[in-house]
Amino acid sequence: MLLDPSFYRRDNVVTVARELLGKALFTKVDGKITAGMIVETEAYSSVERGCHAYDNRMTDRNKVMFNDGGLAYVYLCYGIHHLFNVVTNATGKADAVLVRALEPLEGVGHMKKRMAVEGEARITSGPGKLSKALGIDRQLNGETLWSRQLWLEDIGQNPGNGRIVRSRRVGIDYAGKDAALPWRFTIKGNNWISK
DNA sequence: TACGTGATCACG
DNA sequence: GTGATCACGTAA
Repeated sequence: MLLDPSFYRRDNVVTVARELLGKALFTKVDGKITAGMIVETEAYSSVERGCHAYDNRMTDRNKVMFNDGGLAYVYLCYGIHHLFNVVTNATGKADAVLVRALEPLEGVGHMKKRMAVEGEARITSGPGKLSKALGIDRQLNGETLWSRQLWLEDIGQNPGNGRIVRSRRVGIDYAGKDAALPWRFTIKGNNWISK
């Protein structure tokens, strides 16, 4: 079942990050449908230093975050990797959830071809890898999450609280003390979590 | 541990 | 205009 816009438009981005675990992310790029179940997320909010929109600083890159929830925020990191985020909250409240890892569900052959790998490679176990595997790049920046090319579904796989692990976010040492916030969520024991 | 890679951001 | 930086991934 397609996720409703109201799912994204709540004011607590940390709650949305937790509830995105077990949901499915679909793309249809170049006519190829690919999908994976979300197993790792991180919350980012304009009130803390880890966020591109900290202190409501709006730039060309991050302006999508200031829209109503339910849009994709995709940007290029380290000149190589496209990172996919879910914009949440209301207009003017620049919050987002970084999707960091998926368990493949559909179109695995297409994904492996895009990754140029064969066999049992872990093709979606990281934010840069999953974007490449699903064909996500900045052309999808600003798309709604109920569009023809990109959408999210509830597939009845929501993990209970006992299967969710909270930890600090990865790769944001620049955020000072905010780097310690326990805003990363993973599904306990899942094989597809990033390193 | 080292570094590729190029858009972005804060300078002024 | 310019230079430092970066929500990563891979090789070693």
